[in-house]
Amino acid sequence: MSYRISELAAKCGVNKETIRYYERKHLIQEPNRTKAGYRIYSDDVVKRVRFIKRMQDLGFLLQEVDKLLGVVDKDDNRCQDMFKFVSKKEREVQQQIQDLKRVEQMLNDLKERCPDEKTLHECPIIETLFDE
Amino acid sequence: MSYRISELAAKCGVNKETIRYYERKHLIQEPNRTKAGYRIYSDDVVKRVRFIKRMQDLGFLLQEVDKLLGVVDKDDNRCQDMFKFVSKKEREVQQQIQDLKRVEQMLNDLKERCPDEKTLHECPIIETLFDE
DNA sequence: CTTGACCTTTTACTATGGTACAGGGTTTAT
DNA sequence: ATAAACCCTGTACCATAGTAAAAGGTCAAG
Repeated sequence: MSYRISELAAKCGVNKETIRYYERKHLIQEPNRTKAGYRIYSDDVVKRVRFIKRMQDLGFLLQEVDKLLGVVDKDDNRCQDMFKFVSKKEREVQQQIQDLKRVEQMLNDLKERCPDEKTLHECPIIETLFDE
Repeated sequence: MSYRISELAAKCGVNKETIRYYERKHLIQEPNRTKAGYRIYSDDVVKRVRFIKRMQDLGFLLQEVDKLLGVVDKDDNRCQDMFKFVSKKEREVQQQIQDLKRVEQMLNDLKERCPDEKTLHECPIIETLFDE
């Protein structure tokens, strides 16, 4: 099957401007064109764009997704130092998880301080955080 | 003690442009000025800016930090729906923790696939993610 | 054969969170 | 008294990740 840009965008749940944006950023290759210059895409590109979105939703920057796509594209350049890249990202993710657990605890405490389940005008937790 | 903008910035570990940026965004009040128009700050503002940075580092947007500061400022408007706000943020944080745990697992698997602890040219994990 | 829906490029704009610079004024130290 | 170091405002710029609009080309249906 082959698709025009709007069909591709719809199949991937993104805006068609986003497709062109990914092309500009070299996350997807320049597609073939019809005689009139219309972009045409294959199912491979559907998979690729969905992968980009999925990785991005999981907290990867587009430049990081690009690095991962190096494996898919079997590109020597982007595969360079993959172990280092993955290790660094892993440490960041572990730190983030720790931070978020603290935040979760804080938010839970905060909720319990809301007397009427609506507003909250003073809170020793925020005040403690505020006063160091 | 009172501080000029550079001293405040240094005490809080931020750029002085960041202080002016926070002022523009109403995260800190317009400060008093010297006769010459220089901003002067109290220790309260040191605490406030440090709080902003700390919350931000934990993953809060400045607009979310502003909401939390409503409690510190005892501001009826920003304290409105605090329970709802905190609950929503808590759910987001819980979801993020789940996502990040998946990513951590993925990255760990990925590392183990790097044959020489340097590069990685093919990987069933990425391929599985890529193929849905 | 015209209308509407689609496509093209280029450029500008959005939000978030800053940073930098230009062109001034002030304060401090020598 | 003059230079360095600081301050001011305003504007422009950076990255990230898009979104929108302008001005035009293409294509299918009625």
